[in-house]
Amino acid sequence: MANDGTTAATDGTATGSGDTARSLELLWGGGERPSRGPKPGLTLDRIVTAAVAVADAEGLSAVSMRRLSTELGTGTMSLYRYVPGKAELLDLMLDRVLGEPLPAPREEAAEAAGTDRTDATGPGAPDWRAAVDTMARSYLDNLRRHPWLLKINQARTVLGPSALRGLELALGGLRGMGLRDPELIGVIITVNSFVEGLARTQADAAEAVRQTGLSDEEFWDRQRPYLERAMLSGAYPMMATMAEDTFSADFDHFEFGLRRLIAGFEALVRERAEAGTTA
Amino acid sequence: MANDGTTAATDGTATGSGDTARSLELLWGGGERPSRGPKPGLTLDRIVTAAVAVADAEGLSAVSMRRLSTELGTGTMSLYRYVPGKAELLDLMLDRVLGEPLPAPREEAAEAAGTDRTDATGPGAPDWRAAVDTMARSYLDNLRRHPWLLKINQARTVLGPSALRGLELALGGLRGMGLRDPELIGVIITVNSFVEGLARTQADAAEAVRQTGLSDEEFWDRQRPYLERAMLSGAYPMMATMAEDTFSADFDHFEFGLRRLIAGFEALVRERAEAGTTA
DNA sequence: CCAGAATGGGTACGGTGTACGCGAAAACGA
DNA sequence: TCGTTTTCGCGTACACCGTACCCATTCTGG
Repeated sequence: MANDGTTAATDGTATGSGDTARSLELLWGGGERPSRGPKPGLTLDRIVTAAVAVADAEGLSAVSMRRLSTELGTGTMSLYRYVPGKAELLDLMLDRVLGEPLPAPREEAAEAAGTDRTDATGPGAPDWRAAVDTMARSYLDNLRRHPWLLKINQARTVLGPSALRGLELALGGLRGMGLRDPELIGVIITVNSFVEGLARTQADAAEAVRQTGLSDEEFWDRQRPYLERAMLSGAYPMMATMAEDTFSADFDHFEFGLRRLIAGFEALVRERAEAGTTA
Repeated sequence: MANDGTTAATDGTATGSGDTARSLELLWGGGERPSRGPKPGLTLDRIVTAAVAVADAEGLSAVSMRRLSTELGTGTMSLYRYVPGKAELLDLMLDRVLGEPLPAPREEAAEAAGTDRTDATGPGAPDWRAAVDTMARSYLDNLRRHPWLLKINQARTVLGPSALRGLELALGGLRGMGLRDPELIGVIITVNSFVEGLARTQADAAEAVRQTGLSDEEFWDRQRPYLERAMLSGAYPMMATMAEDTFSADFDHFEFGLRRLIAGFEALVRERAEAGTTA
């Protein structure tokens, strides 16, 4: 069994209030190079790129300042000429990855959502169901490509350039729903939360397999005696009578949940449309 | 700005395959005390309790073996007589917190979900909408009480005693939906993923506030000039025309998403019921 | 009574982020 | 042209972390 510890940085006054301004400058690239002094031998870009590469290949735990410095062939402390601290570097990694080009949207999603169309924009407009579907799929793809995203505090980069672009894109696809602005944000938050939670579960499982060296089957086998004893104890009557295929990997929980979410939005959109025609 | 680093443990062969058995024993409390040797001065229970207390009060980053040992008045290495490593301690913390008593269910949730009832079990049965509502609320409560839960790898404790009990409880409330077993699991996973993702966003925001020392307003103020410049750039036309109250805190995204989810389930349940009567 | 087992815990090692300070490099003012 | 000033690279040092190893102490079964 393996549960990765998470250890914070200095945690005290190190990441004070003064860093916010610097971090924003880094995010938006506002810094002009000063004319005095020697030319810098590194770029912020190179550092962030290296960090993302290491994280992708070996996980976020492999991303340390010392590791990055050897990767870049410099001294460790040189990195601090470009980044105030590791926390800010993580922010930059996040924005970098959020800015990656999205895969092409899939169009068959619209009809898979089922039932009749009651859009505010008429039949010719781009379908919001496809937009929701694409949004969920591309976010899940991103999280699968970069599982370490799930371990990074996303609170403060919501307003970075890449995140803004993503939000803009998402809102564009949702226009046809005919909902109020805060509700549109609600749609996005709901879908993203769902995808994130699901991806986390999957990433945790993958990490556990990697760290313990046990495959899923081996782990279940190891677990089985305890489970069987628990079932026989009578304390779990509901679970004891579950069908064999209940926990089968054939069932796609992402697909299931996404369909339910879209159906839930559909209900609201129709409700609004009906209220609109009667009023 | 502050992004907490996450640093892994030894990460190599330390958490090998042999620990799984030991961890399961600890989870299910199978160990008999050997009669030889001195009596242990500590309990696994006391260690876990102390760890949870520290995590609740100061965050998971404050939970270190040294800190726990001083908290318990023992030597640091003594802890390793009770727990194979920190990873397993985290597993135990997880199961401990999952086993906490749930708050009383709220009953008004059933009608808030709206529309007509088409249950397979008739009108007298406990309503699954209330069950879903309660499930989501109690999980969110738990995550708010113990935000560090979001940083712990949940993959391997899914089958601990407390988690099993929770699953059993959830399944009981969902019986009336008339869905297949894998679909019931799908409902649970979908709701939990949504809640977890949402809680994570909130917890991240809270942690960012705590670590930077800036309030939300201060942070937004600091951010504003960059945002305004971005809006004026014309690169974000959709966002630029958003209503003032779009990002207001008055809008409850949890409530919104949960209603949508329940409505989505409702659609499936009705669909099945109709297919059942025509067949 | 004492051999054998189990507990408590000190020391030490290799990892982490980063504060501090110094030498070298580059451009500006005189 | 020559200080002067600013910036860059980065070596050293410190406080933390998890935990391997080892030994003295404490207890019990034979």
